Amino acid sequence: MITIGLVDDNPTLLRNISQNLSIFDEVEILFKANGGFDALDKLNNHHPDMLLMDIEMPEMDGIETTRRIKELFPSIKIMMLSVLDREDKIFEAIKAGASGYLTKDEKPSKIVAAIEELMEGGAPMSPAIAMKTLQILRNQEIIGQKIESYLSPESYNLSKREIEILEKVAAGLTYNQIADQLFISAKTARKHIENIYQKLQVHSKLEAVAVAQKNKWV
Amino acid sequence: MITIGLVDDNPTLLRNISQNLSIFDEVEILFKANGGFDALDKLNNHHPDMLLMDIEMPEMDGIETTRRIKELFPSIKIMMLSVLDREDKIFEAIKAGASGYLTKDEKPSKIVAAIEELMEGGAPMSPAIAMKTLQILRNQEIIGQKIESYLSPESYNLSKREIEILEKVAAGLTYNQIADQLFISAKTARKHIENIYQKLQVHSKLEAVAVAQKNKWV
DNA sequence: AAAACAATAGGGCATTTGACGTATTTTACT
DNA sequence: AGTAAAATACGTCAAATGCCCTATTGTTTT
Repeated sequence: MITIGLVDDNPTLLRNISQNLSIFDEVEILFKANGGFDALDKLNNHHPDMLLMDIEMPEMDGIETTRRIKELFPSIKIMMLSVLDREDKIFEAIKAGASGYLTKDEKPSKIVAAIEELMEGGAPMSPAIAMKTLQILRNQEIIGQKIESYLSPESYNLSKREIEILEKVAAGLTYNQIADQLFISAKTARKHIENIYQKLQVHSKLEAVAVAQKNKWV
Repeated sequence: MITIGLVDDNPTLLRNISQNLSIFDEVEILFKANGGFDALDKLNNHHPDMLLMDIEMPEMDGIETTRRIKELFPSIKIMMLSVLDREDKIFEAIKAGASGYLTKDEKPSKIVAAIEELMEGGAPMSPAIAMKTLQILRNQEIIGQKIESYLSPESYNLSKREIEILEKVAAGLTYNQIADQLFISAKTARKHIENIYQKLQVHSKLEAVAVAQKNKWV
């Protein structure tokens, strides 16, 4: 028997989900919370195995609620429910500590199956969500690439100060702004940048920054 | 009816899976390939909707096979099968273009369900695999910062041409070089860039490129 | 001690860039 | 058919940039 807490700002949906799940004896609903603050409050007296959490909530949304709950009760698993499937929300939810992510239109039997999968250490996701997750991963080719292929600033014989200057350049600062921030004269800043160009074999700020970025110095 | 190609180096497992799936009429096995090279060969004559691909294969492994097949036939969906669930393999598989990832001990009915989910645009994964995927994502916090703020060039009201120009700027080209490449006058290129600055609320090439990069337009 | 390098600072000059105009032609949409 | 938006082009000016040069001071290496 898996004990569950429901968190949603919409009383109607709350009752709805509750009813849908009540016919399954694999799960028991411990409490229904009206929004994030109520959830945090209810968790002082109840200790469910997991939570079904709506993402879109006023005041404190599901992501923030998840973050706080995970901090206080790390062992409670959280499954996000959402009508939307915005990419950034998915990622945010994962970062906040959610272990599952379903769209609200899933059939009750599916939801129960997902609940069980989650309690067994899985990460149930609606098909569309799972795909989005993969897409996010696929876009992060950086991770998969070899760090070996990156060159260190030292391999270009850049001095400490020059690296510092280059960072400012990459931040989009002008000579004068760099000079101000590093307490040197604009002429000196320019000189440094000239030397950097020499070492990197480039001829403009843009190209210098491009080299820095390619090698992941910034 | 979903048509399938099986790719495995082990003839016994090949027959096994084939038999397990044959009792379902949702799927039809078009061919069985003995390893990656055989799969590439068979794809010249058969065109299945998707492939079930073993990861661990001698000569050419499932990842490399997937990469090559995806290059030649991007529309064919590929589900990886593996006895292992090594994190790096998962990521490699995703990067290579796999859309699903199952462990071999799944029940035939689960496999068929996964096949259907995959053809409907989902990304079926065994629970443990899904969890690993989330973990990988969760570890890439760098990405997190960027993902939350993705905006489309259109949301800045950038026109097609302006996006094109911005790409050239990001490539480090000067006004004159951009003008040459796009067969317009340098004056026009400058005007476009001026307009881009307005729309992006920036005041230099460097800043403009920074915005473009933050939003992953380049 | 000498040599090499890093960091600092400046002079001068040609080019590029950014910001402000105006104006014509094409394209798109109603 | 008429209007709005986009793409095209030009002019001007001040500021920023890229590139040449020299020079002083301190640190490190040989």
